[in-house]
Amino acid sequence: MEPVPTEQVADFRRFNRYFTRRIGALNDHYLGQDRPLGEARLLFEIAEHEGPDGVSLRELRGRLGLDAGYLSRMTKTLQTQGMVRLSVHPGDNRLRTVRLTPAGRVEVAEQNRRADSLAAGVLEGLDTEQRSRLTEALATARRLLRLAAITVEHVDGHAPDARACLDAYADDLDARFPEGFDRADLVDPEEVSGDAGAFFVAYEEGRPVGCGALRRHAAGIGEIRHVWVHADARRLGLARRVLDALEAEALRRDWTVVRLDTHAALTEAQAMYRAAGYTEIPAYAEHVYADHWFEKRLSR
Amino acid sequence: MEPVPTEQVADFRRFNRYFTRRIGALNDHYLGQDRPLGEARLLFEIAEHEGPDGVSLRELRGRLGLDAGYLSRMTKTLQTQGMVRLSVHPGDNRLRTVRLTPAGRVEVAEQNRRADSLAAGVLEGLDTEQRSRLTEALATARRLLRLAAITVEHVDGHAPDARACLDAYADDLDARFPEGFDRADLVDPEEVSGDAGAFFVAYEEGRPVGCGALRRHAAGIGEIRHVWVHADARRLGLARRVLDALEAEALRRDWTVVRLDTHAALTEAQAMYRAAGYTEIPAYAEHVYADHWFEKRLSR
DNA sequence: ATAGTTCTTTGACCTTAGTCAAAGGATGGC
DNA sequence: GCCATCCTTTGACTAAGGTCAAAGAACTAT
Repeated sequence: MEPVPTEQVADFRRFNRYFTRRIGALNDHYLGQDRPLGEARLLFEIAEHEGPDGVSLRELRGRLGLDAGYLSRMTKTLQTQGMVRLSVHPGDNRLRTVRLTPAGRVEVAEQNRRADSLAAGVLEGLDTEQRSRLTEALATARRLLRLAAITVEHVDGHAPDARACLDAYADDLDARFPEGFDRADLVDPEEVSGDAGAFFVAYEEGRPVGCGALRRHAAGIGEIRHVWVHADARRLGLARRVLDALEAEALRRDWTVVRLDTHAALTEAQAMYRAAGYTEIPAYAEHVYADHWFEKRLSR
Repeated sequence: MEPVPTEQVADFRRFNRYFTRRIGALNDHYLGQDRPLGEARLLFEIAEHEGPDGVSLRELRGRLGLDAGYLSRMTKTLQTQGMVRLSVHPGDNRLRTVRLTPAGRVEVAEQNRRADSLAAGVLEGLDTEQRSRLTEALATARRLLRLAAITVEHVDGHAPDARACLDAYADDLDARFPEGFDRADLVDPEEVSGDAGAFFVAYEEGRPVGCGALRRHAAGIGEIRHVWVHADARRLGLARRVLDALEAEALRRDWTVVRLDTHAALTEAQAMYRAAGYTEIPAYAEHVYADHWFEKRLSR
């Protein structure tokens, strides 16, 4: 991997410093007005992640990276203040789940209102056009920072994460294809494990957010299948990253050509393949969901 | 002032949250590895701001917003660790100045190295083109955030900040004009105070970073002079903001036309005036440094 | 059924961060 | 020379943030 130019590192650090000093400090200050920062953050995290059954202490502990004892005490003080209610987890009596009380919800709403007005206070200094340029620049930056944090990893075709991605992929296709999608069309774990092929999962902060499969098609030819990106992670350029990983893997195996097919409904995917250097070819196989076939010759 | 759309507020907060969680946390973590965060920040601030005589505790106290006692104790621990040396301020025996020892410099360099490699680690996830898009987006965002934080304030023509700006302005022009610049050409404080005119200073975090003057030229006509922006605050769109303030002030006085002249060397200024709706007119007065004359009709 | 693991609670403890007030030396204005 | 002010140091104190280990209840694998 080529080293990052020091100029870009310096620019990035310059922004980090400016932003954390201006906005980070401001954030902590508003959060810490009524209660300790830790408690405020905890309350906020509960509000953010509670489901119908609340949220388990275990999950909170993982998300916030807190000590079990510390968390236990903090939730207790929130409980005595009437902000949250603790109960045992329905499925597992070792776990406790915590959920907001109406009073807690009021407090979180108040916190949000304050954070909104602080953010608005910052933006007020700009006119409409400048504000939309800022919004756009921040959106671009966030997309790229997210992409930078995503890793694409080689996993076994049987891995639970791999199957979970394929499940989500099948659900997506079932919703998009007019004729629906039959899970029987998914690759078998064996086809994408060991010598037969490979499976890649993209992780963002530990969560699988995309995948792609490669399987042997003929001598020196690989087939790419099931390139998928979670709805929350689209428009980041992640599919391209997955594709790169698949192509690199094909080359590693001396498969110098890769092929793939795609459904007529997936127009963005087709555009992406073309942009990635794939050219359309005649059908190389019968396949129920295939309308277009592509091929790319790989080189090191 | 029109309210900020809630969508933009939400976008802004989304970025804030993502960024502080990803980068802010990372920052604090690396800083706090060898020593308490407060001490690390102090050491960093000393390194950043020490001049040939070091930096006074008073200045550090102001910059970091620390309690005097707290700061005193922290510098003492840094001293016993051999990171800094304390001495009395040469000009004022009440003040102490602190400066880094060679060991302190080594530690700061080490901190910087770590911060650099963390930043590089983030950027490594992107290719060259994506990195430069990120750098550009962050630069844009920083410029706009800085602009949003700058306020343009009406001050008396005699105010020290006003005169300080004009001094800096004169130095700039002296360097830029082939023929140099004579301070006698600056407006007198009386010309830009009270009924005769007005003076505006732009402040960024309490520091004057720009100015502009308005003085009565003829009945219903104002003249704008000395629009200046500090070198550190250029390319933010600040001159335009100063100009807006001056025009609003002219309108408040029912001066419906404003004029100004400018030197041939100041090409960016001329472009800015044209973009702001000024049109070039014949010379309206003899003036030693003037090569171009502009006018704008104001309306509410 | 048992052994090992997971999760939470509790007690004990520590560092960091920060505040407040008193005191003393130094300075500036008059 | 005097007084108010400025700056730093010191002592006393507090809250927040966090760690560690023991213990007990509940679950899982075998």
